[in-house]
Amino acid sequence: MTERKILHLDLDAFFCSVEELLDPSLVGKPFVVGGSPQGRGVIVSASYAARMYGVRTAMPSGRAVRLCPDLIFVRRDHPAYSTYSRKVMNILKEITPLVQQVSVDEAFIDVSDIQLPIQSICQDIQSRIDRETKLPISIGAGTSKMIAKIANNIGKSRVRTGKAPRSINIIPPGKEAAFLAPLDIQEMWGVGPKTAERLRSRGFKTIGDIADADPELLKTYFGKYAEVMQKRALGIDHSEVHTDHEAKSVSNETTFRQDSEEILFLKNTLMRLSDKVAYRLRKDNQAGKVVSIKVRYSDFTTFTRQKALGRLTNVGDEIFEHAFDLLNKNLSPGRPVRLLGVGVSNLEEPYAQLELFDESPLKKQELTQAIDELKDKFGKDVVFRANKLKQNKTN
DNA sequence: TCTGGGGTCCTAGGACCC
DNA sequence: TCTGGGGTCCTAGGACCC
Repeated sequence: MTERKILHLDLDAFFCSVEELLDPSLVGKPFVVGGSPQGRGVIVSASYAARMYGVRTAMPSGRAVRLCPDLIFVRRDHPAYSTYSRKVMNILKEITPLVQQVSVDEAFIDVSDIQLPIQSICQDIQSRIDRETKLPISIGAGTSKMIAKIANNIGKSRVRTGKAPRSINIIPPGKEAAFLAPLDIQEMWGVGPKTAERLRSRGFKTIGDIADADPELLKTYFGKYAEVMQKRALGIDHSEVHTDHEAKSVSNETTFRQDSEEILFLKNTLMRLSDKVAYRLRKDNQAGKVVSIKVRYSDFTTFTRQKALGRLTNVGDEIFEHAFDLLNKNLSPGRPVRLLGVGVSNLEEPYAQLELFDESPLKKQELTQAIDELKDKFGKDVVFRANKLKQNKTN
C-alpha cells in the first residue's frame, strides 16, 4: 500500500485578509474583525500586525484595546467571506474532488493520486490561490489528516513577522511520531484546556510523554478514550477525507447588550430566533424533530433544554411554540438572562415533492416563498399536511 | 479581561419494552 | 420475595473546534 498524501489548508487570518482586499488602506495595520469594545464583543479575526500586540481570536474586545490602544475595529461582512471562501474551495475542487471543507477558511484534500512531489503540489496550490484570489494560505502535509493539521498549526506558529505566514510544513512518511513527540500536549487533536490540565497534573507535558505512557495506567485516567489518545500520540490516524457533509443541527443564539428578565423581551427574542432557524432550515430544504433552547444567566451559568416533537418541523411559529414552552417551564424568575438560543436537530429532508422541481436555487426560493405564502393564507397547517402525507406513505 | 456564535461528538442516567 | 439484561430512545451537560 502506498502512503496517503493529505493536505490541510488554512487561509491566514481569513476575515482580516478579505477586509484588506476590500479596503487596502488596512494593509499592515493592527486591526480586527469583531464586536466593538464598548459592547460585549470578542475578537473574531486579528490581523498579523494586531497579533504582534498579543491580540488573539476569541479575546474580549475590551482587553484587545488595552493591549493595543490604536486597534482598528472592522465590522463583519459575511457575504464577502462566503464569496471568497467559495472561490478558494472551487479552486481546490479543480485540483481534486476529494475535498473536505471543515469551515469557511479550512479544508482537507487528498492528493494521493497526484504524481508530483508533495512540495511542488503545495507550492502550486499556494501560488495559484494567491494569483486567483490574492488570499494568503498556509498548508500542512502528511500521511493523515491529523498530521497535516498539526503540521500546519506548527508551521504557522513559527512565523512571527507581523505578516501572513503563507507557510508550508511537510511531514515525511515515517516521521510522524518523531514530529509529534516534542510538541506540547495541547497541540493534540481533541485535547483542549480541560484535558490538557488533567494531563499536566499527572506529569504529561509533551505528546511524546503520552506515546510512551503505560497503556494500562493511561486507561485508569481516561477510560475508553485512552486508547484513541495514545494512538494519536503515536501519529496513527486512519480517518478519511469526507466529501459529503450534511448538517446535523441548526441554531441561532444572541447575547444581549444588557441582561434582561423581562418575559416579553425574552419571548420576542425567542420568536425572532425561531424564525431565523426556520428560515435557514427551509432554505436548505431541511426540517428537524427536536427543538432546543439555551439560556445563560448573568452569572454565566448556562442550561439547555430540548424536546422531541415526534414529527418534523421547519416552521417558525411551531419552533417558537415549543421553545417558549421549554423556556416557561425552566426559567428561574428574577434571574437576569444574558443569552438566549434556539436550535433544531435530528434533521431530515421534509418534502419529497421538492425533488420533482427544478433544483435551481431560484426555483427553490420561489417554492419556499410559495409555501410561506400559503401558510399565511390558510394557516400553518397547510404546510404540515404534505408532511404528514409523506410520513403516512413511508410508514 | 469578563468572557460571541456556529457547530460536532461523547457520556451517562432514566424510561420503557421485551 | 426482594429483583436479569439487552436494546433503544430521550434528555442534559460538557469538551472541543473554528
